[in-house]
Amino acid sequence: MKLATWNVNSLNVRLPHVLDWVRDNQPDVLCLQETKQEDVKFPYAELKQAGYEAIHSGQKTYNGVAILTRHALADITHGIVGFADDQKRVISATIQDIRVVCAYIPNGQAVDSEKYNYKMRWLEALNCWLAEELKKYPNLVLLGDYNIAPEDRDCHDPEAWIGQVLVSPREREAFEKLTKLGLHDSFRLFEQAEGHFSWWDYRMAGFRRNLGMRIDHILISDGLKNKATSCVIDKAPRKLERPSDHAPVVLTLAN
DNA sequence: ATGGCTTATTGTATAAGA
Repeated sequence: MKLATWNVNSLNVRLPHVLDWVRDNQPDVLCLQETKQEDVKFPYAELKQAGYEAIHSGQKTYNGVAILTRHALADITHGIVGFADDQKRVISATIQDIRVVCAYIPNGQAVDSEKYNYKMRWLEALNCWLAEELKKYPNLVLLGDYNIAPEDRDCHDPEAWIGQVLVSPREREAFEKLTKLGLHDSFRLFEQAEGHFSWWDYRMAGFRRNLGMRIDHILISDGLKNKATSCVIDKAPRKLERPSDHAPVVLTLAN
């Protein structure tokens, strides 16, 4: 079972990259963030042609999340239960025996800004909701753009980033609180070195110079931890013409 | 040097992302 997450920064622009990537990688599940389109514009037909069923929760211009899968989808839910939110940032479904939660966590813009406060409230609501979900679904995976680099080794220049969003202590505490629910950062079950990133700024030749951050993650519950055989970041799509600024993260589970 | 790039908007400059 191969599950992946990818912030595509506009599915309208990136659909050709997504179609090429699923053809070449054949994931069982692919979660997308920042589709930036309304549901009526979502390319269900093109994805079906490629062998993927899809569910989408989108809006114009901002946000938007989708789950693509080669298998059947059941028990679809939108958003965080119990948290009123106009922004389309969460979609979930059960695929085979796994509860898949696709999330686009707010960026936060600047520490202590209104958007940062929204991010912190949002993370608290996510935590409370997932604590309940884990009781119902012991096999749960939370994939998405977390907009948090959990540790200094996930940031290309920790000194320069002190005091900024993505690395602030409160954000990192919120991430750690998710892990304390029994959700494990699958990438760190394997790779321990610094310098592995999932996002690089379009500016300053960020990708070429590897000035990145590891902010896209796949957290897996205790029930799935022992089944994980690999988790890697696929930098190949970031090298394409007109790429997303994020790269896909790919988890493989033993059957 | 707080910019640099990319996306969307009934645009022609602005907001947002990270």
